Amino acid sequence: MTTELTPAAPTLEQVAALAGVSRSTVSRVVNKSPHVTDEAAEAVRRAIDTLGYVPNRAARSLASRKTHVIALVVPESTAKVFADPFFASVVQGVALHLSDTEYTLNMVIASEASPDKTRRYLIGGNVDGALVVSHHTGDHSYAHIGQTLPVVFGGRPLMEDESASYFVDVDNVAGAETATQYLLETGCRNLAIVAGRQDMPAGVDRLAGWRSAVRRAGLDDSLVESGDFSPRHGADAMRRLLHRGQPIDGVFCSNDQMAAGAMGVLRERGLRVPDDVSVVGFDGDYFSETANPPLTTIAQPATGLGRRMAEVVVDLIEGRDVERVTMMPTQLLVRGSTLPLPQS
Amino acid sequence: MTTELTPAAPTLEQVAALAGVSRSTVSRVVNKSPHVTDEAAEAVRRAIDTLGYVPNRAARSLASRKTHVIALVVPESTAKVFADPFFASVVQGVALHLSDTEYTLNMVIASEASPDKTRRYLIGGNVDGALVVSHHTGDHSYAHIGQTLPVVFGGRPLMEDESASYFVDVDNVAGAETATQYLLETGCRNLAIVAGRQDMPAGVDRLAGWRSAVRRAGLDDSLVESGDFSPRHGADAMRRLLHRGQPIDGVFCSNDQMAAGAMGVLRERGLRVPDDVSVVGFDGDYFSETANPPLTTIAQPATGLGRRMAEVVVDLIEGRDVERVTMMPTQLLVRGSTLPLPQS
DNA sequence: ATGAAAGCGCTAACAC
DNA sequence: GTGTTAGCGCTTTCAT
Repeated sequence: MTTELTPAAPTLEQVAALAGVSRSTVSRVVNKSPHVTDEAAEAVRRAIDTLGYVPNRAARSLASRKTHVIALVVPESTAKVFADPFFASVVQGVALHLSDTEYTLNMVIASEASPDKTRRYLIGGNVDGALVVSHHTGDHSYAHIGQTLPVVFGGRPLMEDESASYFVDVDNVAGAETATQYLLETGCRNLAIVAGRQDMPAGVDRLAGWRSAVRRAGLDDSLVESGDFSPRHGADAMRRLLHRGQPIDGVFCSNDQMAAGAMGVLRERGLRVPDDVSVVGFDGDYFSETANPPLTTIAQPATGLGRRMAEVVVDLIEGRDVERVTMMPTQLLVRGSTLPLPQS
Repeated sequence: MTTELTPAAPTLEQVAALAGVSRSTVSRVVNKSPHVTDEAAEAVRRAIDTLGYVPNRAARSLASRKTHVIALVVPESTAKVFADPFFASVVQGVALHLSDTEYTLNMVIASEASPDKTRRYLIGGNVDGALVVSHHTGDHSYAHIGQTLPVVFGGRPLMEDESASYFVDVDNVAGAETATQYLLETGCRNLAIVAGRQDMPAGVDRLAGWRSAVRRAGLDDSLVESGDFSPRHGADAMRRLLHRGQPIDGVFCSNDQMAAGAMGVLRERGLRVPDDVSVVGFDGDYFSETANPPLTTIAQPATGLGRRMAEVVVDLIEGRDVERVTMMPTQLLVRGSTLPLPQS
């Protein structure tokens, strides 16, 4: 039936008629042009109200050559782990900020099979800007569109010419160092790490931070196993770590989900957290709160990251100057998975 | 600077010129009309390829009066708990399905402060259909737009005239019964429930399912406490349950997040799961997998629900006949938080 | 400050 | 089967 459900949305022209002005004037009012007398503006506003007028986006963008649409590009593989609470919070931050602006959020799942489809869609004039969120390896396909369209990455892109792209991130190295440092301060001396994927900046940087802190303390930094950031891989990595037979009294996990998995294994083996082994995670997500015991972790401002990403694209689109890089602060959240700090 | 970054996207007209046909023919090819000779179609396709032509959505929808945009409406309060993995998976399902169609996903955060803004946006001709996802109480504001625009709800809407709206859901009553039944079969006799919000259909139905199974077994159904579906509230409810001083050997929790919280309390009190108390959750999300022990739960096909919602709106938009209600199956996932079934 | 007129890039009758 | 002709609803010079 392809029914004509919409009861003929009122047009700008009807508003103009009712207000007794020309379409141009209505357009000016709608677009907040200062060159309109108060009376005219008032009349138009009343007409808009009584008619329940809503500008037609299609017409508007066709005429203005601006879509007011911002794409949120999610690589398909990331979509599969959409359940990652950190990622979900970033999206939430983006959506929340955009809802305060006149921009609209267009979620795009980028199939890895046909990356060109997405690329063309983006540079085909269908969006004014794009946000790329992914824990994944620097998708080179999106590196170049940054020259054609404002693009902001969530997390430092893993590319040679980093300097060319805009991104917002946290200092993963510093965060991991802080976590490791805390483990050391609470008395741990046999440190291990459940590292993240080494083809992702976050994975690489957090390992580097751990390593730097461990070396600085003059300790062994060979207890390294990594996983793909999922609880299951966290558990597997922990098993491999234990299997080495070396003593371990402190583990830094590159994210909370893996920490949750690792703690499960620890408990299976009869090791108490934190009495036998202390554990610190990274992210500060739901997993860390619900864990048993609650996880000491390096919290990232997830929704803040999303918010900031949205702010940056909008600024870029509107021609404002923006810093290429925004670093957001992390925060050590001390909870039950680590020992108390010794009296000082 | 509002730079003219886009290098003049090629228009349909240019394709027509290069292919040596009229714009109509190009349009026909793009829209897969059967009334085009193979040669013409081929020529057009080549032209499209060499030019890298992408149809302009704005122009297309202005002319065709179809936006090919589907709004995913997320009430602001829900956005705050976006970290709910179940919800995230639903969104993922929607996005995944839509990416296979020519429809685009427009995420809309509906501020509860100005519901009219969202309503107007939706019925203002900016989208072809809407999906409303929320654990929340029947948002009456969206009830009526269903008459103006194809709308599909995720979860049965809590409204008087349910029959009037399209929705996809799982049978929460049956799922809860199954869970409770399983608890009974494994020998539990002192059952309690950590119920969900009673202003949401899922909360009400799951409590009803538990109650029905408990009564059928001739047992006491007074051990009821509820929470808001968050881990924290699950923990609080469990504490209140324990505080009553009555024996409890089996708890059904209305979702996995609350079950995670409840298990934490159980462990705090020195009660072993499942030896002392068995626990069953609902959802089958990440929390249930990572829990310690892994949670026996009623799994919902979260991404499937999203997928189906997307299918339904698209069918509705394109005038196909669709069932008003789609019920998806739930599945009992037996894991470590319950006792083994007795030998039969 | 306001109006008139000319499109934006595409689809949709309608003729051929 | 294909081209021609009008717009879709809005913004935007350009006059006035």
